[in-house]
Amino acid sequence: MATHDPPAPVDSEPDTTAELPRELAVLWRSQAPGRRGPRPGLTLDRIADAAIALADAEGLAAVSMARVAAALGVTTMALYRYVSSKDELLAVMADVAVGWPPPPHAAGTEWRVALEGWAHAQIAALTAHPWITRATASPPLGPHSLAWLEAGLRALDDTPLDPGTRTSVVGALSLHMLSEGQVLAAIADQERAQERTGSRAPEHPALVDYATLLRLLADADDHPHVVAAVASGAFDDDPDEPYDTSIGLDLLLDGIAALIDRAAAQRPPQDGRGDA
Amino acid sequence: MATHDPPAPVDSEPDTTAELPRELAVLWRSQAPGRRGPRPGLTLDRIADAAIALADAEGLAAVSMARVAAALGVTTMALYRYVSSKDELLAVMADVAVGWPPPPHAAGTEWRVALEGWAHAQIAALTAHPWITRATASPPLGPHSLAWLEAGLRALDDTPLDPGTRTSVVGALSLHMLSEGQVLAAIADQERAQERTGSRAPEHPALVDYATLLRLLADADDHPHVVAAVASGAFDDDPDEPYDTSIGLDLLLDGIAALIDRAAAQRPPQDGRGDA
DNA sequence: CCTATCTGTCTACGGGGTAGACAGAACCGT
DNA sequence: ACGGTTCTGTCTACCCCGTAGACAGATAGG
Repeated sequence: MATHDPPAPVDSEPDTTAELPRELAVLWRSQAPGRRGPRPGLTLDRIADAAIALADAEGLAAVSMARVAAALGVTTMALYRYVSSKDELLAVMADVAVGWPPPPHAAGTEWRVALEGWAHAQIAALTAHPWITRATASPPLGPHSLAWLEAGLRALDDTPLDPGTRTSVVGALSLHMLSEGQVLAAIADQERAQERTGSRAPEHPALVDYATLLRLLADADDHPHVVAAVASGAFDDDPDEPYDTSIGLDLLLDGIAALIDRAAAQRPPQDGRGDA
Repeated sequence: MATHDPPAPVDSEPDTTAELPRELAVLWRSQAPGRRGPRPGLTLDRIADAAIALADAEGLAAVSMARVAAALGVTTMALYRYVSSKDELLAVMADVAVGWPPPPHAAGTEWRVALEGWAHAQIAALTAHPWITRATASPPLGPHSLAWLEAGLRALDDTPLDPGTRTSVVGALSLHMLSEGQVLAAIADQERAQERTGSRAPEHPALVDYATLLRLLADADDHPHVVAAVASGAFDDDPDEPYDTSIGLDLLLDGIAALIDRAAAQRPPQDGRGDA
């Protein structure tokens, strides 16, 4: 399921592992290798894969410790030998499912091309596993997530932005992608529900499309602008087109371009990257 | 809890109510007024208020049908006379908690001022109830949410954008605010957890700050850009400052400005608003 | 070989969402 | 005024979920 090349096996940093909080130690698969008891029958990754398959097929709500364990042919409690809580499993799932970022662009690639590619790759990952955005509440700190952060910062290499601003820019973009993912998750849920209640019966509440509902709810006195927008067809989305994700991203990129222009004007262009 | 003036009582549209799907009928409080049995002891709004209070105090996870019912002095099942499922209660909670948008700016206000005010008001609402972003998965269709949509579209009144683009812009901004709200919710959760495990003991996993963890995890070989960013202090946020929300919003607004400039160049400025 | 250690299992607990049956209150038409 | 209808709140019961704790067996170190 990994999208691209992992940066390194795992154990290249020897001293840090000792001080890692437990939850992160699991995420990074750092364990003392010499052990005593019977050999473990499972792997954290096998568990994560099973859970991911379940979430992909039936949504995150279907992921319970019992069902994941059943899919692996073990007891529910067996999972707790690998994961200390369900939240921890969700964190591992999310990190594994995002996969690795695409390989970096060649040096000298324009920032906008690089950043756009990075964003689209992230959206692709979230499209493949829409539940990711709901799986974890804490800031992403797994190996895959960290690789994405690295890739995002790298895309801004040749810009005149200072490190703090670069971080903010990548953060804002990530946040945006996260909410796009949430929309994708909502759509996936809706499709699943639609499937369950017979293929095309819109008798179920939230399955009617937005435009229809707005036409019912918005009246011209209280919501003239909404009515006008609906009338102009602004809410009628093509059922063929999966979901137009580009608008918000384009706005952000335009904003970043403006930011870069301002920074370039203030700090005259140097040839290389500025240090410290 | 309502922030500002509601647009109208409720029952100004007579015919639509009949065709509303059940879930929305509850959101819009449309019921046949002539009834037969004993007078209801509760109100949907009283239930929503109790649930909101619970969520504000202890987080969305603490909201269970049982606890909400207990807070109101009734049995769990009594709530199901007003709401057909917990999801429906969550939808009502979310809509009530966002409240009404601020009153519209005077006509002729610059779009950026109006939109920025709108956005900040929305962030304020989400700051007051950070769990809102987690409460509902479906697109917002309650009376309050619709009022926010109306207000957002109104802010773009004097721009040369066509209706479809305006809708997209408002959607992108709403989405952005939604993810900001998610960050706020994560912070709130973290603070609650911190409170629970003794005020300032960072023994708990995810409570250590991001910069410290990144310093542990990112090594210079695999993540040079992350290491550089951490070294430059880009991740050290002031513990005093609550959360700097402006960056992403500014980027979006700059992007919108660029979009408007382009539209104005293409369609020369008219004095009034263009119709149809 | 003994013993410490680790694995998977079993049992059990509290809590969650919600279906169904029921008693009583309030209103309707007569 | 009255019987029937309809709606309310309660009670009971069911199944699922996350997880603590005790236990049997496997494994490797001394």
